[in-house]
Amino acid sequence: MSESVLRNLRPDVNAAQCPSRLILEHVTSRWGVLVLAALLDGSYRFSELRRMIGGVSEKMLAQTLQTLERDGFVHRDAKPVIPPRVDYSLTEFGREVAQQVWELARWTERSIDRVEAARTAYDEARS
Amino acid sequence: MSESVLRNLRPDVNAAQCPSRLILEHVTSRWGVLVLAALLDGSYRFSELRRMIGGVSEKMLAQTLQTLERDGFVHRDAKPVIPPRVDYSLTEFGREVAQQVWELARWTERSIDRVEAARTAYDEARS
DNA sequence: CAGTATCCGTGGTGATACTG
DNA sequence: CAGTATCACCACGGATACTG
Repeated sequence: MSESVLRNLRPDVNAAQCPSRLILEHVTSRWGVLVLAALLDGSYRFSELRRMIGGVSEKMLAQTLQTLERDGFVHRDAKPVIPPRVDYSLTEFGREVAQQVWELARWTERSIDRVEAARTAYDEARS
Repeated sequence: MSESVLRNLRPDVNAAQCPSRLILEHVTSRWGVLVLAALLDGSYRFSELRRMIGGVSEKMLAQTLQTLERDGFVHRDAKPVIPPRVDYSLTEFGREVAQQVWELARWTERSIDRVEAARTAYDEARS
């Protein structure tokens, strides 16, 4: 690991000096992971995403989508029809992160048992 | 993407039913990423980590290390000497996540320019 | 339908002080 | 040195109501 990268990830410095940390927070955020994962499947409407993910408030879904769109990961296609129809999809760029995040998510999935065993051992060691 | 995994990642259900989401939050947490990254280099003492990472409060470093230790990612070696000496390192298991997280961090590093360009475009489009 | 606006509670976070 | 304990803050997230 290079020193410089760790330094660049340091959250103590302000946002302008720590851009990668911010991006990381966006894509690994509570709902960011789920939105990216969902969009790996294809294009979805706002309400579809809301149903797919489940548990997201409208506010947080909108906020998450906006952040990801602004970072260039998500493409927003608003059709000028009534009632409004908006489709979200991954940009090519976004697909790269989504896959990475997805790999990480799958790794954790596979590791649940090992982690839980570790936790049990840890907890028992101090009781 | 399988539906089941997305469901398993859903944060609306409680912790017991959504274990992978919790693990993900631990390793991608604000300081978790940095601790894992730092430990990819080798073994370090508490104060060394504190200096390396920079900006962490003692409390948060301790808390992060404990969480990662409990999950089985970090090994804590407390030597019974005075003054106390504690060394932290990655477990083999922890090295796996650390590398994944590290890859993601490096990806964001490489993508800073693209993201910032996207942001500029986004911001200009609505002003 | 696809959001925005607003209010409000909670817990994550940090500063400080203290201990073995 | 390597933490723990305590307190205080405020930003994040959720619920609700409203709009184009």
